[in-house]
Amino acid sequence: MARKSRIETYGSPLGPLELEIMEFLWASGTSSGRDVFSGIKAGREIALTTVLTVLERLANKGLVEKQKGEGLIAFSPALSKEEFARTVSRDVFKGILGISASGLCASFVDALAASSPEELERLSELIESKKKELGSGEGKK
Amino acid sequence: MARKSRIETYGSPLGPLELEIMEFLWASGTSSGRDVFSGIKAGREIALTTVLTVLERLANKGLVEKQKGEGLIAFSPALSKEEFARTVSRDVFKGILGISASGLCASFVDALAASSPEELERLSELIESKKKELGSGEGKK
DNA sequence: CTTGACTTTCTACAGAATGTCGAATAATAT
DNA sequence: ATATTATTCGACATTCTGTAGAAAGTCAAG
Repeated sequence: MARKSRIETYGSPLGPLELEIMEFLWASGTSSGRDVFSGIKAGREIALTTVLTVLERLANKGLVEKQKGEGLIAFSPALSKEEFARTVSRDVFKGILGISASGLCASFVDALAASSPEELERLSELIESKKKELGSGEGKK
Repeated sequence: MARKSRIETYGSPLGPLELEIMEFLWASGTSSGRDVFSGIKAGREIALTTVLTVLERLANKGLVEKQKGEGLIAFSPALSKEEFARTVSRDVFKGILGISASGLCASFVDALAASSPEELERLSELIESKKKELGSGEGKK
C-alpha cells in the first residue's frame, strides 16, 4: 500500500523529463508530439515514444491538454507557467508552514532578494492587497 | 536509471511516516527506537521494526543522528524543525524560482495568509528592511 | 553456562512514480 | 494496396517509502 502520495504533503512535483517537457510547451505553446520530441531531444538519446508517454501522463495529471482535431494531435499546457508555479508552491508552502512557520518568511525574503530583488516590490504590493482582502472579509463574524 | 532524485528539483520531501517520526523527535528530543515506536503508535497497527527501519533511513539521509553509547541506541534530530524547514524551503525556492518568481510570491502570500495571517505584517516589515538594505548596499560598486 | 527477553541489523516484498521503449494498431498518403 | 507516420499499449527498470519477519547480537537471571 505504501505512501499516500507525496501530494498530500508536498504538492505535485514533476520529474526532470516532465518538467523539461512542460518548459518546452510553455515556451512553444501548442505543439505536436513530434515537435516536442524534436525540441526536447538535443543530441541526446531519447525515443519518440518516451516523449509521447510522458506527454500522455502529463495529460492524465491535467497539466497538458490533448486536442485531437484534424491533423496531428496537439498538446498544450493546461496551466500557464505562473499558474503552475503558484499551484505547486501553494501546496509546498502549506506543507512547510505546517512544519514550521517561524523563520520561513525571513528565508523567503532572503531567497527572493538574492534571486529576483525586483520582485520585492511586487511582493509588498501583494501583501498589501492581501491584508485589505482579509480585513474586509472580517466583517462577517 | 530513471529520475535523478526529486531533491535536485524540489527539495527533500519526506513521506508521511518519516515526517511523523521527525515530528516526534522534534517534540521529544533524543529518544530510543522503542520510545519513538511507542510515541508514534497510537492504537494503530505498526510494527516496531517498521519504525526502526524508517529511523535508520532517516539517519542515512542525515536527518537523524544515531548515537550508540552505553545502553540503547539514541536517535535525535540532526536539524531543528526550523533548520529543516529552512533547508527544505531553500531548495524549493530554488526549484520554483527557476520556473516563475511571480507565481512563487503569489502562492507564498496566499499560503501565509491562510495559515498565519498575523505574519503578514511581519513579512511586509521584513521586505521594507530588506529593500533598505539592498538600497544602501548599492553604494559599493 | 544456558535460557530468555530485548535490541539492532538484514533482507525482502509491495505499490507508486518516473524514465524508457518496442510492438501493435490506427491513420494517411502515395 | 502499400509504405509511412501517428498513436496507443504493454512492459520493464529504478528509486522511494511503508511494512515487517528472520537473524544476529546483548545481557541479566538462574
